[in-house]
Amino acid sequence: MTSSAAHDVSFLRLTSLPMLLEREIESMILDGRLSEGGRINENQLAATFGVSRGPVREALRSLEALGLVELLPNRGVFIRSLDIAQVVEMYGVRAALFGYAAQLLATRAEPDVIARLRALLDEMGEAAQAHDFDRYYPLNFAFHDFIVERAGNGVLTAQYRGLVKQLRLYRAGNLMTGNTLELSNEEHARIVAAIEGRDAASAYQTSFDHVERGKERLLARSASAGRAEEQSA
Amino acid sequence: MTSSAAHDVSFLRLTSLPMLLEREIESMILDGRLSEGGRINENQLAATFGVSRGPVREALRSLEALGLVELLPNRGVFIRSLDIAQVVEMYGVRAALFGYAAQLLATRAEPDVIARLRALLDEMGEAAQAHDFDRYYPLNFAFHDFIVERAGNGVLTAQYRGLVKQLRLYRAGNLMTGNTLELSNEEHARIVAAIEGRDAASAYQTSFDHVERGKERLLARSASAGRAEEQSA
DNA sequence: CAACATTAAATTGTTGACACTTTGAACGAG
DNA sequence: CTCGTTCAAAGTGTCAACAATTTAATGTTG
Repeated sequence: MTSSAAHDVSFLRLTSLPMLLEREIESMILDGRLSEGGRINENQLAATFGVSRGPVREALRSLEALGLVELLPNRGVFIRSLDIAQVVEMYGVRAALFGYAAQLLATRAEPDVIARLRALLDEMGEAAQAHDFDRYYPLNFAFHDFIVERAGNGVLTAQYRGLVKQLRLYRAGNLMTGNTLELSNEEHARIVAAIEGRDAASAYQTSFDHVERGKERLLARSASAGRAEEQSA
Repeated sequence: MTSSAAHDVSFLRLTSLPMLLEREIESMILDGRLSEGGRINENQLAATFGVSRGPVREALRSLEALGLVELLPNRGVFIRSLDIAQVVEMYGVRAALFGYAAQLLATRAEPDVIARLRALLDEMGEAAQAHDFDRYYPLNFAFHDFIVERAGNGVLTAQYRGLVKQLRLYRAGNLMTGNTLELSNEEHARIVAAIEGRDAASAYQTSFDHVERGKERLLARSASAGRAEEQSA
């Protein structure tokens, strides 16, 4: 064998067919490329990838544990569909995790972190003023993810991202209307201020509240949508 | 579409061979019945259960996603081994989740919940005074799990329990020494008081701190153990 | 005898076949 | 026409065999 010594590098295969399939199927689900009624057909899936069903089934088991699909014995695999109650619960947990991330970050708050947060804040501000949701959305995502990532807790990052991933299953439009963008970014500003001020308690609270308010907005929209549905029925 | 109706009976098979194997292998891992160097042999496992390797592999994929085993392509499956740094991260996330649970519970705080918490508190008090760790431990577990369960957020409960399950991989003795039990139970008392007083903020803080203090104790023990190891080397 | 190449054994990876269950369409009785 | 039964088609569940890779054991050379 070739080099090793210092850092036993592991040129070893880093991926495998089931892992590859898992990633691919996951993106098919999240991109909505697969939701023909929510059912996933093993044969068909295996055929499109040109592999046998074994590795596909293994990938689906992983996706089940990640909360992206549901496995009903003898019935098949279904893309998990979230009802509003579950989404609300997820938002709560996400609020707690995000709050904790901000709290941790506040105890460090290195200059480059602050700078990056301020930059994102400014960009979001511009997008918000322009009511440009398509520009705001990825910045908003980056802002949250950056705080979590830089909190420096890998377990936290994994849990948070897993939750956000599951949340993507809930397609009801994340559309914020009009000045909601500006309100949202004001909350961001408070978060950054708390982190910059090394105020851990405030960082937690403002961040927690920020996600909770997102939940409220979602609930409000869901309620009115529910009423509309009832009327049309 | 997913069910609704009053009770969509589902006499449908609720379990499957891979799910069964998953549960069984999981308990084998957590009970330490399987750790011959951390390696898991598919053939051997399949033979002991009298099944083929297919279902076993599927079960192992699930366990990987749950964070109980590691899958190295072409190398095999290994029982996940946690280093102290990972455990510390997990404690942090657990603190955040547990704090959130207490916070939620404080906003409800129904009489039967308070009664149950007080009962557990008393029992733990007795066990603590008697320095009876074997009696204290399951009560302590029940106390925490009860708070999480009754917080009424299923996603939170699942995440919390998943984390606690992973934490069991870290065998370094959860032995609390001497009066640590009494100190721990004083913290429990503060938590119950906050919940009973419907003080959500205090419930969060006391609960978060309680788990964090557990982390500190762990770290302290780990540090001294590290020194001992160094000396003996 | 230490380090390297070679080869055999063990283990994982993938497949195609077959058994079992569910689904739904055709059929027949009331 | 509705309800229940029967039967074929489709899909999932499991297996055993084979391919590919890793691991170890053996032999070889400087």
